[in-house]
Amino acid sequence: MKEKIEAAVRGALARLGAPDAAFVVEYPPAETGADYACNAALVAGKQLGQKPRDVAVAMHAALEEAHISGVEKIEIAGPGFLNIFLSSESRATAIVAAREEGDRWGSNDAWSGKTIMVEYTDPNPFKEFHIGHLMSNAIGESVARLFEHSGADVIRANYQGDVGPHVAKAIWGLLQEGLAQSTVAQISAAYVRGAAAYEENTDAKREIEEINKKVYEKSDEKINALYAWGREETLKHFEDIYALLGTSFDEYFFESETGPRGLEVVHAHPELFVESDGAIVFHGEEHDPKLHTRVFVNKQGLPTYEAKEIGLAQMKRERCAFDRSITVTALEQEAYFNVVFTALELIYPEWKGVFEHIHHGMMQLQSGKMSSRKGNVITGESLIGDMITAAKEKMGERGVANPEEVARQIAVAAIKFSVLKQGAGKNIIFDPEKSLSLEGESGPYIQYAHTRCVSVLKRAEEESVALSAHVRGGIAPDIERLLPRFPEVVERAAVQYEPHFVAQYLIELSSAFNSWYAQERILGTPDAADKLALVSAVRQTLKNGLWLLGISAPEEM
RNA sequence: CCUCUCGUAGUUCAAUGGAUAGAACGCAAGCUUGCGGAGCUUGUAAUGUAGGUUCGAUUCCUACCGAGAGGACCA
Repeated sequence: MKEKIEAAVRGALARLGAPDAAFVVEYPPAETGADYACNAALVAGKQLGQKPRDVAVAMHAALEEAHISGVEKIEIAGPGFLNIFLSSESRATAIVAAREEGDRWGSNDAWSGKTIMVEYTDPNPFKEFHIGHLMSNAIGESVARLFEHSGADVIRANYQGDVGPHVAKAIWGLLQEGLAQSTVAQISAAYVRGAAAYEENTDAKREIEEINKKVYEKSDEKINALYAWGREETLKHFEDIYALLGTSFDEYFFESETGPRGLEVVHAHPELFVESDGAIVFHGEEHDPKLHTRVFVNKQGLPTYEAKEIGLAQMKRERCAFDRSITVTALEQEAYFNVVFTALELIYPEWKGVFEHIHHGMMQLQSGKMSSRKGNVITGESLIGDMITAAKEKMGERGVANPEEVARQIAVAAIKFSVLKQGAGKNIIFDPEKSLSLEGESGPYIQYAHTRCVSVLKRAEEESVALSAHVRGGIAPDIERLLPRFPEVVERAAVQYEPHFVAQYLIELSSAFNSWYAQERILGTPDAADKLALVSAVRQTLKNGLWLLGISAPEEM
């Protein structure tokens, strides 16, 4: 529809003598009641040296004459906007489409034929799964689904740091305590102790560096055993969390594998990676003044995160065929990725543009920054646990069929939505108190609207009230205007890697539905069949939209 | 000191260079003879400062003020 209008506007502009005016077809303010708006007259007015309002009048006449099918009328508004109103029949096509296309409703072909690897979550064994990982998971999973709904084949990848100083610190802590078999919580506590000792105590620092080297070399049996056990234990724990969140990865990569690969590549390119103060570095600023020097191999000859990333890129390429690889991590790593990807493209010029990085903001507490040393880190599982408790309390004794499962779905919805409703890349101020609230602009609000739809439709079925097959529009204009936008919103979100466009849309749709629902009786009215068709379309749109956010749509809650 | 990101109601977020800057939370006042009140209706209140570009700036440019992140052996 949007394309059709754009084509007609282009035609009208050509006739008026401004064929290359850069206009847009957009959504007008809700109060106008229009479906689309176009600013062409304002843009062309400048080129033609005429008043925008006069150009609008001329365009209006030209467009009326062109007879765009599905358009009922066009109005001139404000400084010269053309407000375009669709006919009721045209709006109703979305109602039919939502029902016919079912779970495919809203899909598009923006990434058709492409294979995209999305790497996200990326927690580190021996450390806690904290809420930053929840952010990465929520965004990564949603982006992956947006790609899938846009025709791409998606490979979900997870890159876990199973070697490096953090592991050595945890093992040092475990050795101090003599803990051979401990819980996941004790392992991460051991990491915190090790991290503190590393800072404060030079002997401990030396010991930890020794352990780090031994882990890489696998030269000490006692450490090997402790390492193998701790690694497996934490990875198992992570799998439980992935299941809870609804993520299932296709490929796993580990730093213990990428490290050696990265070392090889770095050593094979002495023209890029040079010795400096005992380490091997890459002088980023020599290639771009915005970049800086980073260490790829440290004094001990061990690969750093940088060299590992090069190894990771190589392994991804070997294992999978893809057109694009997108890594979702925190904002603080942006400068690091810029340097590493520059080095990567110098080594493999043919990979230019293949590797991309999306950064999400930092999760901050109202009281300040979270830090494991300060002990004010909120772990992913404790947050999920608290949310589940809150959800159960809210559910009360409603007699929901599977309360445990539904409470989990509500909890995950609340957490993911709070991350996805705002633009990626912005920091999130996390208020533990407020986040437990399930009211207002939230995931559960949308789920609730969905359950209402399901509930009405169920009731209709019991009473044998059929849905209209041939839908008449004009029942609920506010809702009918929103429905046709869904595919366009999805495509925009998929192209820009911005799940929040979908989230904002769902809020708008749920809100329009709730308003209508509150003042309109559905069953037992003359046009119940048409209303039910509309409800069914809303239900499908909410369900698909929630799916795109990685959130499930329970039938009751 | 340098680089990047960001400053919108009391708070947390929206707004492809466009129309009267839109929500939620909070606060105030209402809504059950109805298919789910996790809801609905009404009210309250905002673009850091100073310039510039533009028919039009929250959006683009410059300076300043303020916040966050990064800047060599962590990830």
